[in-house]
Amino acid sequence: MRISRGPSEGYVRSKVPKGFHLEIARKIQTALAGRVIEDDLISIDSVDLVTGIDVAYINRGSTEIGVSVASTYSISKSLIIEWSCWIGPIYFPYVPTLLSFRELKPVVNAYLRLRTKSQVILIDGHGRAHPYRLGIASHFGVCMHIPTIGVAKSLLYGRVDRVEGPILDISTDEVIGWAIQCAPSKPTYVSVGYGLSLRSAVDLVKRLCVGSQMPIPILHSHNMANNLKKRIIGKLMSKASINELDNECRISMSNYL
DNA sequence: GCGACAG
DNA sequence: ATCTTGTCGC
Repeated sequence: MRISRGPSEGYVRSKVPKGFHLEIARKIQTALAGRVIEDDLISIDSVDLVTGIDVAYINRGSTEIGVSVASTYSISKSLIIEWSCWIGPIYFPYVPTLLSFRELKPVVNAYLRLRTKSQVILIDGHGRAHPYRLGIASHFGVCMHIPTIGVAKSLLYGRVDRVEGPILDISTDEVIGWAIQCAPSKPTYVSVGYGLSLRSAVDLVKRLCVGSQMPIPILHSHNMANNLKKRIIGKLMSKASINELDNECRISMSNYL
């Protein structure tokens, strides 16, 4: 049994940058959450191409660099058919419940560089399993109008009573996601991002988790992001050099088309 | 009162 | 998530 209530507003306020208006951010999240569709916009059985996106970070004093990768997996071919990357500066800190404000830009940029568009996007993080019902997966889905699923390794908000079972809202008992176990002793938390039912989301993620905590598309993006990161570490990070690194990564991803 | 807390 | 030494297991 595991319980999480999410961070207090006081804690969140203390972490947010000066000049950032939390009350406005909450209004945006609430408004966008109201536009989330939880029905199947596509038939889950017809899905073949699934994209997974992940972001790695490089920290050096005051400068922070984001390395994002999007990988598209073909279920019928059992292969990653394409991947893309983006490298750029990150300005917003990690604040629980506000992950979108930090990661949405790198996630979207990596996605937009894919040549072949897929039918479903898997994003590391939650979807509806969020105190304001708008985790990064839902934020991405509502903005891009593409079916998305949130896949996380730990809980941000909600209650889970069984190893495999529903993620319930602490106060309303509403089902906001589902916990599954694809890897021994390692939970995988699935929640609707946009344009899919929870049932379909869970089915698809289960199909893509081959004995690992995370599904293949996200796993591949995670590995690629870390590989790129290793090649970058050691180099300087001025404004111009960051842009150069981004151009280099664009070239390397083009070589795989 | 203290601590919880996606990546 | 990232940083980071030694340690355990295949």
